[in-house]
Amino acid sequence: MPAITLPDGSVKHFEQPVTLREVAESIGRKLARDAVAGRIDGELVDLSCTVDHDAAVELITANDPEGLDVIRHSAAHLMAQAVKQLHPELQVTIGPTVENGFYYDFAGETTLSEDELETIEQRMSELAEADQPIEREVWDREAAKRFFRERGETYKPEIIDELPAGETVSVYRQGDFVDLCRGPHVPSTGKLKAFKLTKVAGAYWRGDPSNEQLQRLYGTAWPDRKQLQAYLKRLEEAERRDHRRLGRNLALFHVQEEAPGMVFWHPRGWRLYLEVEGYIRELMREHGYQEIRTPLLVDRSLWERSGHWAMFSENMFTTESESRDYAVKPMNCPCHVEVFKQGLKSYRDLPLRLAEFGACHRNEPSGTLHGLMRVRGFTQDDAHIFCTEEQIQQEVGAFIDSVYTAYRDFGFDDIVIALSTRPEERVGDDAVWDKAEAALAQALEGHGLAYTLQPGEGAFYGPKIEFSLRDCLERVWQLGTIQVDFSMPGRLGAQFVDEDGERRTPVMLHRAILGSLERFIGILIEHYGGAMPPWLAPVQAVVLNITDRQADYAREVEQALKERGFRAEADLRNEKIGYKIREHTLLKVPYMVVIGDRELDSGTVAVRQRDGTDLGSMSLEDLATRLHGDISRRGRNTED
RNA sequence: GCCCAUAUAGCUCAGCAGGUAGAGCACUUCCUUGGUAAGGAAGAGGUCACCGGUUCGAGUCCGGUUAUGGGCUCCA
Repeated sequence: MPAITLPDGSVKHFEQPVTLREVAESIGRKLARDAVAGRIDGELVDLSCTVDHDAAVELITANDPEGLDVIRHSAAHLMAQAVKQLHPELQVTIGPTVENGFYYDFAGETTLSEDELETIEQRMSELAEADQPIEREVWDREAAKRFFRERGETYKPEIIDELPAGETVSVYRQGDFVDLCRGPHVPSTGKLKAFKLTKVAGAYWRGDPSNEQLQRLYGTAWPDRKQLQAYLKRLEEAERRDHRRLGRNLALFHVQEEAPGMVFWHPRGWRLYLEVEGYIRELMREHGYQEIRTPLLVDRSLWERSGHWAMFSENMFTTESESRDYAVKPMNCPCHVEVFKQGLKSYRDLPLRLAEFGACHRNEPSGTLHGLMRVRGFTQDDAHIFCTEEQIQQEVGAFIDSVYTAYRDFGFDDIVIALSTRPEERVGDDAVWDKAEAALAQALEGHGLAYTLQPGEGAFYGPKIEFSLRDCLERVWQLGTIQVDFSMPGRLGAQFVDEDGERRTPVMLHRAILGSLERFIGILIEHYGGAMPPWLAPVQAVVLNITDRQADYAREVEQALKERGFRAEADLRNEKIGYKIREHTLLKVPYMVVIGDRELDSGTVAVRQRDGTDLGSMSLEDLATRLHGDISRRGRNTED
């Protein structure tokens, strides 16, 4: 006689044990139709699950986050069923859900190509159309292993073997397809109405490159067609904003075969780069950093002393001269320690903040390169703070301020923070770790910032905070970081003299706000879809004459804007005004300044924005005031 | 680095059952001097990524290399 408590607090009494489906039906027809799974006392289960005791019950539809997950998981099974029907020789392995969709990994000789996705999808649609029931069965472990082995499946028994001893072995059956799975799943394949297969990829069994390579099919699934379409639209939007495409179309940069993973910046792109760098340079100066410059090429011995050679030499570019081995620097910290070591330092010198736009090279695996986002040659907005343990918290606090200032100025308001604490393998006493972790946490809390804790994710040399931001497409990018380092100053022999005249080793804080300038600019380009706010736009205003008669005046206007410090150009070509406007609109120039006879006669300018807004005629001074306003606002929407 | 795919004019792409390459835009020249997203005409432009093989003949088929794309792994 179960009494069932629903999320709204109401209680329903039943004469006998009931399934969740029956509970749903007792509430309403629509819920009975939309429910895909449920919870009994918090545990996620199938709709077919029976309640025989007093319990809290919750019904889940595809529009709940958990329900969407169930849909995607079931879609993965549906795909596996379709693939097994088309290719019985392939073995199934695992098929979980991922952000926005799902995948399933298959093992076997037959190669699945992109062309086949449509066929598989078609088969999935037929199976969904057939509305086969999906039924859960609990099996004996050995029987389950035998069953899969007899079907020629070797991966499933392996998974069963690794299930904890107490764990029940459940399988889900839909028509001819039986898969080992914890569930829950939708009650029948007809619940799957909106899915699409998106790509084929390689993957390793258990993600380990020493294991066999599997074929992975990715798909996406949604509660209804409309949401699927919206998702596909988002993908298109992301493609439209792709920084590689925009980089070419807006003449910002290029990459070519002879320098894989390294960027050729064009005049317009370099203008943008210099603005970003200049902004950070000024911010660092305001925060008491001193900028330095250290060698790109450093003798191997320094990397051996710093420990990088032992750990990361595979990723370092090397060269040789006069019987000496050199490495192109993959990071700046050892060089900064060497600068610190020059001249005896006093506690009065601390904290000492050394900053560098450090040009680094790392020989990343070829398969990982991606436009500006993942490169081999990049520039870090790097700095190292040499300080005492007592100074950590204050320095971290000041750094947090600079991070927020910078991200907001660049137009990002949604910032995500993670604190990573001591890993298993580490250097330094626990007491020191206690102090450092507490300093980081208190700095964050002192700023009233929420953060997620990542226990064990810190570096071996110290805990760290990572700052990520969410762009206009909701994608998260990890950018800034501040890491405490108990190891390197000591390794490289950095010291200072304390109040008692004793030599002590300073703590070093590694920190970057943007990380890699290249990558950050890639993110900026995508965030703004190439339409950079005026303070960053390579060209802020372009002066367009209507006929040759106004050419001289147009040049004067261009010159006047330049003299006021704006990045202006004149386009005096013998083309119609509509044509010029189209071109510069596509180049995303913020302001188009049109000069015709009217403007020439009245000494004004006609201003149009790249979004098509016609601001009408105004004086040059009004235009300058407007530009100044835009530029001082940077990427912020409101004054704050 | 691994798996799958791709590589044709500056860009976007077509070409195909193997017979020596095509469009639009961009570019150059000429005409046009035209008020807010493409005026007209003519012209130039390609060792079809690179190396090798099959073939009488390869952009087209096969193998390799490099790069790129999507994933995987990695990311001090």
